[in-house]
Amino acid sequence: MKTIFHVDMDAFFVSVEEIFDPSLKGKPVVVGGKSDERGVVSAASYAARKFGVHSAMPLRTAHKLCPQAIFVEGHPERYRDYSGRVYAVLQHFSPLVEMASVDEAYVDMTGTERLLGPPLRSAHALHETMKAETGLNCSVGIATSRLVAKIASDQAKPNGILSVMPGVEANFLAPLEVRRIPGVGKVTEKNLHAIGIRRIGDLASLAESDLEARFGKWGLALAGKARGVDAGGWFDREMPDAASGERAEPKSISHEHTFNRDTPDAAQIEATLAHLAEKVGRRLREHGLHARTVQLKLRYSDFTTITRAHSLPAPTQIDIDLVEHSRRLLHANWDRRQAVRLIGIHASGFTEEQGQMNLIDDGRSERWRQALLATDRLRDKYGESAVSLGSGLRGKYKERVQENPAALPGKEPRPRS
DNA sequence: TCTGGGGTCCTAGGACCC
DNA sequence: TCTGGGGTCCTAGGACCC
Repeated sequence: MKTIFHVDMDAFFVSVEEIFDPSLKGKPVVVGGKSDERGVVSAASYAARKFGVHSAMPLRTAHKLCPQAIFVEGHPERYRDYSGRVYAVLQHFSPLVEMASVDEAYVDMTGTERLLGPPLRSAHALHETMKAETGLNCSVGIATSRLVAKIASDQAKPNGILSVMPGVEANFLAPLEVRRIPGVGKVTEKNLHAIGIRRIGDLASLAESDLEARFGKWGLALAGKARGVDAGGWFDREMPDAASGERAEPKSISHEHTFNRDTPDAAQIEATLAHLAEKVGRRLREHGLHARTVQLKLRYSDFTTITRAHSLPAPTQIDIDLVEHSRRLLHANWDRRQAVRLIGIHASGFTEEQGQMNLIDDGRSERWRQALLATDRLRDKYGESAVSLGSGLRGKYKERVQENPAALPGKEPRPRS
């Protein structure tokens, strides 16, 4: 029998912002951007939630619901930093820790009783240590499986601890709404409501075969989750060993941008696309990965969204390849009668080696690769805007240079092609 | 109210191969 | 030409999570 903790930080982004600006404490705070911008709420303080503000809500809506709220930009570096501190605290309690995202983790506490006492006691110690070491509140769910521990921490919020004793899982789950099951979102919830199922207990009382008939494979998985088991599912995995378990390589890398105003301007769209492609290329090189498939994403004013993919003969990690292929996809698929709201580029189908075409093209690709690694280092040093591919963002590039001449290294280290 | 950005996983049809 | 069947790759779209 296992003992699993699910540790979930309370209003994580807001709490981190409060550390940097204590005057925010206790006030309605919205993290995500300005109140009149396009965008959605990343996190809301509990004071703001009282007005009905919640994450994923449009910023403008949040402003209408709570005009006195303080709107702040998000700071991903700060959250990564604090996520690392959270991880360090958790490792004091068990070597088996898996960060499931920036603000939540599973901790396998099986066999720690002799050292740390019974689960509830160690959970209290964890809770206190977390506050002392990071200044942040968390909630802890305790159960014999990840799935139930996760649902328990959700019920424990804010700033609480909830233990589901072995054997009572079904009783704990039965009265909860189906939406509390991880993986059940808006659509599944609606489909379940349509057949009269509102609570997890309703779901558990249905025959598995019935659910399978209605929802296929997903229905079968749901039947299990309703009983607190997740055989073969995401929650069913072993905890990675901290000593051996380095982070898994990503399966895809993407960047996208929503324009502040929808645009019909090809030059602006292309410049943005080039910029996004450079960011993708840079991250590919950071990971030492080469992508075989490039995918373009377009969203029009009416929110209709298309994706168009192309698989390359040889994998690449080079900006010009990404720029060129995504540009081709754009021109082949953009319906110019419609203004563009969002443009994005997505790389996948990773290999660790470069493709054969690159190996035999006379060293040209290798020179490009080396040059790009050099510009990556310059960007590390002088900032993202210091160096840019000639094809994109000319205007913006000049602006930045004028703003901050010190940010520009003597010469743009761009190879001629 | 007008709807971000970064991911993962799944489905489903068609091409192609044996 | 009465037309199986499995496996794999590619593409498009969508649900869901934080």
